[in-house]
Amino acid sequence: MNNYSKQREAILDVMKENLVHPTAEEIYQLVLEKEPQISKSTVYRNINILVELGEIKKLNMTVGPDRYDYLYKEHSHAICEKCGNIFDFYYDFNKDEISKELLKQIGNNIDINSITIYGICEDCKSNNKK
Amino acid sequence: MNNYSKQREAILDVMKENLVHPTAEEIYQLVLEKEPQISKSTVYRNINILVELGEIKKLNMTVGPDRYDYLYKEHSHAICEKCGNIFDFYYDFNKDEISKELLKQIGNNIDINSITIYGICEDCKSNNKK
DNA sequence: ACCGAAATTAGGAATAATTCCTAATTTTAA
DNA sequence: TTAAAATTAGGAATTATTCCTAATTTCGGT
Repeated sequence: MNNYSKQREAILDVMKENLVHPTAEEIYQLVLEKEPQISKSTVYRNINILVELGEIKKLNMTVGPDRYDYLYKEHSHAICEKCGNIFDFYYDFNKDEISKELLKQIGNNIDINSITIYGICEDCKSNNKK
Repeated sequence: MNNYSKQREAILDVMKENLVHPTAEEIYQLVLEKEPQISKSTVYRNINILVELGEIKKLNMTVGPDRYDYLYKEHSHAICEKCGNIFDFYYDFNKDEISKELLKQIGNNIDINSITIYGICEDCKSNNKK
Protein backbone atom coordinates (compact mmCIF):
# COMPACT_ATOMS: atom_id res chain seq x y z
CA MET A 1 0.00 0.00 0.00
CA ASN A 2 0.86 3.63 -0.29
CA ASN A 3 0.59 4.67 -3.88
CA TYR A 4 -0.94 8.04 -4.50
CA SER A 5 -4.64 8.15 -5.28
CA LYS A 6 -6.83 11.20 -5.58
CA GLN A 7 -9.56 9.32 -3.71
CA ARG A 8 -7.40 8.93 -0.63
CA GLU A 9 -6.33 12.55 -0.84
CA ALA A 10 -9.95 13.66 -1.11
CA ILE A 11 -10.83 11.67 2.01
CA LEU A 12 -7.98 13.23 3.97
CA ASP A 13 -9.05 16.68 2.72
CA VAL A 14 -12.57 16.05 3.94
CA MET A 15 -11.21 15.07 7.33
CA LYS A 16 -9.13 18.23 7.51
CA GLU A 17 -12.06 20.42 6.54
CA ASN A 18 -14.56 18.75 8.85
CA LEU A 19 -13.29 18.49 12.39
CA VAL A 20 -16.60 17.11 13.57
CA HIS A 21 -15.88 13.41 14.17
CA PRO A 22 -17.81 12.07 11.18
CA THR A 23 -18.88 8.44 10.72
CA ALA A 24 -17.68 6.47 7.70
CA GLU A 25 -21.04 7.09 6.05
CA GLU A 26 -20.76 10.84 6.64
CA ILE A 27 -17.23 10.86 5.25
CA TYR A 28 -18.54 9.03 2.19
CA GLN A 29 -21.28 11.63 1.67
CA LEU A 30 -18.81 14.48 2.02
CA VAL A 31 -16.24 12.92 -0.31
CA LEU A 32 -18.94 12.35 -2.93
CA GLU A 33 -19.00 16.12 -3.49
CA LYS A 34 -15.35 16.06 -4.53
CA GLU A 35 -15.24 12.62 -6.12
CA PRO A 36 -18.71 11.74 -7.38
CA GLN A 37 -17.53 8.35 -8.65
CA ILE A 38 -16.01 7.13 -5.40
CA SER A 39 -17.39 3.93 -3.96
CA LYS A 40 -18.12 3.21 -0.35
CA SER A 41 -15.64 0.36 -0.20
CA THR A 42 -12.90 2.74 -1.32
CA VAL A 43 -13.86 5.08 1.48
CA TYR A 44 -13.74 2.32 4.08
CA ARG A 45 -10.46 0.95 2.76
CA ASN A 46 -8.79 4.35 2.78
CA ILE A 47 -10.14 5.27 6.18
CA ASN A 48 -8.48 2.15 7.52
CA ILE A 49 -5.23 2.98 5.76
CA LEU A 50 -5.26 6.54 7.15
CA VAL A 51 -5.86 5.17 10.63
CA GLU A 52 -2.98 2.76 10.12
CA LEU A 53 -0.75 5.62 8.96
CA GLY A 54 -1.71 7.60 12.03
CA GLU A 55 -3.24 10.48 10.06
CA ILE A 56 -6.69 10.06 11.56
CA LYS A 57 -7.98 8.39 14.69
CA LYS A 58 -10.82 5.94 15.08
CA LEU A 59 -13.09 6.86 17.97
CA ASN A 60 -14.71 3.89 19.64
CA MET A 61 -18.33 4.66 20.37
CA THR A 62 -20.73 3.23 22.90
CA VAL A 63 -23.68 4.24 20.74
CA GLY A 64 -23.85 4.24 16.96
CA PRO A 65 -21.18 3.52 14.36
CA ASP A 66 -17.55 4.38 14.88
CA ARG A 67 -16.36 7.91 14.25
CA TYR A 68 -13.12 9.37 12.98
CA ASP A 69 -11.04 12.36 13.90
CA TYR A 70 -8.31 14.20 12.04
CA LEU A 71 -5.28 14.54 14.27
CA TYR A 72 -4.50 18.21 13.64
CA LYS A 73 -3.21 18.50 17.18
CA GLU A 74 -2.98 16.20 20.15
CA HIS A 75 -6.11 16.27 22.23
CA SER A 76 -8.32 14.00 24.27
CA HIS A 77 -11.97 13.08 23.93
CA ALA A 78 -14.88 12.94 26.30
CA ILE A 79 -17.72 10.86 24.90
CA CYS A 80 -21.28 10.76 26.19
CA GLU A 81 -22.30 7.13 26.48
CA LYS A 82 -25.96 7.96 26.06
CA CYS A 83 -26.15 10.38 23.13
CA GLY A 84 -22.75 9.73 21.61
CA ASN A 85 -21.68 13.38 21.63
CA ILE A 86 -17.92 13.79 21.41
CA PHE A 87 -16.14 16.68 23.11
CA ASP A 88 -12.53 17.57 22.26
CA PHE A 89 -10.43 18.80 25.13
CA TYR A 90 -6.85 19.23 26.26
CA TYR A 91 -5.54 17.74 29.45
CA ASP A 92 -2.02 17.02 30.50
CA PHE A 93 -2.35 13.41 31.57
CA ASN A 94 0.86 12.16 33.13
CA LYS A 95 1.45 9.52 30.50
CA ASP A 96 4.85 8.54 31.87
CA GLU A 97 3.41 7.81 35.26
CA ILE A 98 0.44 5.98 33.78
CA SER A 99 2.82 3.90 31.64
CA LYS A 100 4.89 3.01 34.67
CA GLU A 101 1.80 2.04 36.58
CA LEU A 102 0.62 -0.13 33.67
CA LEU A 103 3.97 -1.87 33.47
CA LYS A 104 3.88 -2.54 37.21
CA GLN A 105 0.32 -3.83 37.31
CA ILE A 106 -0.03 -5.75 34.09
CA GLY A 107 3.58 -6.32 33.12
CA ASN A 108 3.11 -4.84 29.70
CA ASN A 109 4.85 -1.79 28.32
CA ILE A 110 2.04 -0.11 26.42
CA ASP A 111 2.61 2.82 24.06
CA ILE A 112 -0.19 5.18 25.00
CA ASN A 113 -1.87 6.68 21.95
CA SER A 114 -4.83 8.38 23.54
CA ILE A 115 -6.94 8.66 26.66
CA THR A 116 -10.71 8.81 26.43
CA ILE A 117 -13.26 9.81 29.03
CA TYR A 118 -16.62 8.06 28.90
CA GLY A 119 -19.51 9.56 30.82
CA ILE A 120 -22.92 11.19 30.67
CA CYS A 121 -23.32 14.74 29.41
CA GLU A 122 -25.45 17.44 31.02
CA ASP A 123 -28.29 17.16 28.52
CA CYS A 124 -28.65 13.42 28.97
CA LYS A 125 -28.58 13.83 32.73
CA SER A 126 -31.44 16.36 32.77
CA ASN A 127 -33.52 15.05 29.85
CA ASN A 128 -33.94 11.81 31.67
CA LYS A 129 -35.71 10.37 28.69
CA LYS A 130 -33.78 7.32 27.81
CA MET B 1 -38.43 -3.13 32.16
CA ASN B 2 -37.10 -4.77 35.27
CA ASN B 3 -39.12 -7.85 35.98
CA TYR B 4 -37.23 -10.85 37.20
CA SER B 5 -36.18 -13.38 34.61
CA LYS B 6 -33.92 -16.36 35.07
CA GLN B 7 -32.35 -15.58 31.71
CA ARG B 8 -31.16 -12.16 32.86
CA GLU B 9 -29.90 -13.63 36.11
CA ALA B 10 -27.98 -16.31 34.22
CA ILE B 11 -26.32 -13.65 32.08
CA LEU B 12 -25.27 -11.64 35.10
CA ASP B 13 -23.97 -14.83 36.74
CA VAL B 14 -21.90 -15.56 33.67
CA MET B 15 -20.45 -12.06 33.81
CA LYS B 16 -19.57 -12.48 37.47
CA GLU B 17 -17.91 -15.83 36.86
CA ASN B 18 -15.98 -14.74 33.79
CA LEU B 19 -14.04 -11.56 34.35
CA VAL B 20 -12.47 -11.79 30.92
CA HIS B 21 -14.25 -9.09 28.91
CA PRO B 22 -16.34 -11.42 26.74
CA THR B 23 -18.08 -10.40 23.53
CA ALA B 24 -21.85 -10.74 23.22
CA GLU B 25 -21.34 -13.96 21.26
CA GLU B 26 -19.07 -15.36 23.98
CA ILE B 27 -21.60 -14.45 26.65
CA TYR B 28 -24.27 -16.22 24.61
CA GLN B 29 -22.15 -19.37 24.39
CA LEU B 30 -21.46 -19.33 28.13
CA VAL B 31 -25.08 -18.72 29.07
CA LEU B 32 -26.19 -21.59 26.85
CA GLU B 33 -24.64 -23.95 29.39
CA LYS B 34 -26.99 -22.68 32.06
CA GLU B 35 -30.00 -21.90 29.91
CA PRO B 36 -29.91 -24.13 26.83
CA GLN B 37 -33.12 -22.57 25.48
CA ILE B 38 -31.97 -18.97 25.58
CA SER B 39 -31.97 -17.07 22.31
CA LYS B 40 -29.34 -14.68 21.11
CA SER B 41 -31.76 -11.77 20.98
CA THR B 42 -32.54 -12.30 24.66
CA VAL B 43 -28.83 -12.16 25.40
CA TYR B 44 -28.39 -8.93 23.47
CA ARG B 45 -31.47 -7.35 25.03
CA ASN B 46 -30.39 -8.23 28.56
CA ILE B 47 -26.81 -7.17 28.01
CA ASN B 48 -28.14 -3.75 27.04
CA ILE B 49 -30.40 -3.64 30.08
CA LEU B 50 -27.53 -4.59 32.39
CA VAL B 51 -25.39 -1.86 30.84
CA GLU B 52 -28.25 0.59 31.34
CA LEU B 53 -28.57 -0.50 34.97
CA GLY B 54 -24.84 0.01 35.45
CA GLU B 55 -24.18 -3.62 36.40
CA ILE B 56 -21.82 -4.22 33.51
CA LYS B 57 -19.81 -1.94 31.27
CA LYS B 58 -19.58 -1.90 27.52
CA LEU B 59 -16.00 -1.64 26.30
CA ASN B 60 -15.64 0.17 23.02
CA MET B 61 -13.17 -1.65 20.84
CA THR B 62 -11.03 -0.47 17.97
CA VAL B 63 -10.84 -3.98 16.60
CA GLY B 64 -13.53 -6.63 16.71
CA PRO B 65 -16.98 -6.60 18.31
CA ASP B 66 -17.67 -4.76 21.55
CA ARG B 67 -16.82 -6.42 24.82
CA TYR B 68 -18.38 -6.33 28.26
CA ASP B 69 -17.03 -6.15 31.77
CA TYR B 70 -18.64 -6.92 35.10
CA LEU B 71 -18.09 -3.99 37.45
CA TYR B 72 -16.98 -5.92 40.51
CA LYS B 73 -14.75 -3.03 41.49
CA GLU B 74 -13.87 0.29 39.97
CA HIS B 75 -10.97 0.01 37.57
CA SER B 76 -9.71 1.40 34.31
CA HIS B 77 -8.87 -0.27 31.02
CA ALA B 78 -5.95 -0.13 28.66
CA ILE B 79 -6.86 -1.49 25.25
CA CYS B 80 -4.44 -2.41 22.49
CA GLU B 81 -5.69 -0.87 19.28
CA LYS B 82 -4.00 -3.51 17.16
CA CYS B 83 -4.80 -6.85 18.82
CA GLY B 84 -7.71 -5.75 20.97
CA ASN B 85 -6.25 -7.07 24.20
CA ILE B 86 -7.80 -5.46 27.26
CA PHE B 87 -5.80 -4.87 30.44
CA ASP B 88 -7.50 -4.02 33.72
CA PHE B 89 -5.65 -1.60 35.95
CA TYR B 90 -6.13 0.81 38.82
CA TYR B 91 -5.10 4.41 38.60
CA ASP B 92 -6.23 7.34 40.64
CA PHE B 93 -7.18 9.77 37.90
CA ASN B 94 -8.05 13.15 39.33
CA LYS B 95 -11.63 13.05 38.14
CA ASP B 96 -12.59 16.26 39.90
CA GLU B 97 -9.87 18.19 38.18
CA ILE B 98 -10.64 16.58 34.82
CA SER B 99 -14.32 17.45 35.29
CA LYS B 100 -13.45 21.06 36.06
CA GLU B 101 -11.23 21.23 33.02
CA LEU B 102 -14.01 19.78 30.85
CA LEU B 103 -16.51 22.30 32.17
CA LYS B 104 -14.09 25.13 31.46
CA GLN B 105 -13.15 23.99 27.97
CA ILE B 106 -16.39 22.61 26.58
CA GLY B 107 -18.95 24.17 28.90
CA ASN B 108 -20.48 20.83 29.72
CA ASN B 109 -20.63 19.24 33.13
CA ILE B 110 -19.95 15.60 32.30
CA ASP B 111 -20.39 12.79 34.82
CA ILE B 112 -17.26 10.73 34.30
CA ASN B 113 -17.99 7.02 34.25
CA SER B 114 -14.66 5.65 33.13
CA ILE B 115 -11.33 6.50 31.60
CA THR B 116 -9.79 4.29 28.94
CA ILE B 117 -6.27 4.19 27.58
CA TYR B 118 -5.85 3.25 23.94
CA GLY B 119 -2.43 2.24 22.74
CA ILE B 120 -0.21 -0.47 21.34
CA CYS B 121 0.89 -3.37 23.50
CA GLU B 122 4.40 -4.81 23.68
CA ASP B 123 3.64 -7.85 21.54
CA CYS B 124 2.16 -5.80 18.72
CA LYS B 125 5.12 -3.44 18.86
CA SER B 126 7.69 -6.20 18.46
CA ASN B 127 5.78 -8.61 16.22
CA ASN B 128 5.57 -5.93 13.62
CA LYS B 129 3.40 -8.16 11.54
CA LYS B 130 0.34 -6.12 10.94
C1' DA C 1 7.75 8.76 -22.92
C1' DC C 2 7.01 3.50 -22.58
C1' DC C 3 6.21 -0.73 -20.28
C1' DG C 4 5.31 -4.24 -17.00
C1' DA C 5 4.44 -4.92 -12.09
C1' DA C 6 2.09 -3.42 -8.22
C1' DA C 7 -1.44 -0.82 -6.16
C1' DT C 8 -5.93 1.06 -6.32
C1' DT C 9 -10.51 1.51 -7.92
C1' DA C 10 -15.88 0.92 -8.54
C1' DG C 11 -19.51 -1.86 -7.79
C1' DG C 12 -21.71 -5.24 -5.81
C1' DA C 13 -21.84 -9.55 -3.07
C1' DA C 14 -20.91 -11.41 1.32
C1' DT C 15 -20.28 -11.32 6.17
C1' DA C 16 -20.67 -9.87 10.91
C1' DA C 17 -22.92 -7.73 14.58
C1' DT C 18 -26.96 -6.15 16.36
C1' DT C 19 -31.80 -4.85 16.56
C1' DC C 20 -36.55 -5.60 15.54
C1' DC C 21 -40.95 -8.25 15.21
C1' DT C 22 -44.52 -11.40 16.92
C1' DA C 23 -47.02 -14.75 19.20
C1' DA C 24 -46.43 -17.44 23.35
C1' DT C 25 -45.00 -17.60 28.12
C1' DT C 26 -43.76 -15.74 32.59
C1' DT C 27 -43.93 -12.42 36.20
C1' DT C 28 -46.11 -9.11 39.01
C1' DA C 29 -49.13 -6.98 42.08
C1' DA C 30 -53.84 -6.25 43.38
C1' DT D 1 -56.60 -15.93 41.04
C1' DT D 2 -56.38 -13.06 37.46
C1' DA D 3 -55.49 -9.47 34.19
C1' DA D 4 -51.88 -6.31 32.78
C1' DA D 5 -47.17 -5.78 31.95
C1' DA D 6 -42.81 -7.64 30.94
C1' DT D 7 -40.09 -11.07 28.91
C1' DT D 8 -39.11 -14.78 25.94
C1' DA D 9 -37.59 -17.74 21.62
C1' DG D 10 -36.95 -17.72 17.05
C1' DG D 11 -36.24 -15.78 13.04
C1' DA D 12 -36.38 -11.80 9.87
C1' DA D 13 -34.48 -7.41 9.05
C1' DT D 14 -31.16 -3.89 9.43
C1' DT D 15 -26.71 -1.80 9.90
C1' DA D 16 -21.93 -1.51 9.45
C1' DT D 17 -18.12 -3.22 7.37
C1' DT D 18 -15.22 -6.27 4.63
C1' DC D 19 -14.34 -9.03 0.65
C1' DC D 20 -14.13 -10.15 -4.37
C1' DT D 21 -13.05 -9.18 -9.22
C1' DA D 22 -12.09 -7.18 -13.43
C1' DA D 23 -10.72 -2.66 -15.02
C1' DT D 24 -7.89 1.37 -14.27
C1' DT D 25 -4.15 4.03 -12.33
C1' DT D 26 0.36 4.70 -10.47
C1' DC D 27 5.19 3.76 -10.12
C1' DG D 28 10.02 2.73 -11.10
C1' DG D 29 13.21 1.43 -14.35
C1' DT D 30 14.70 1.98 -18.86
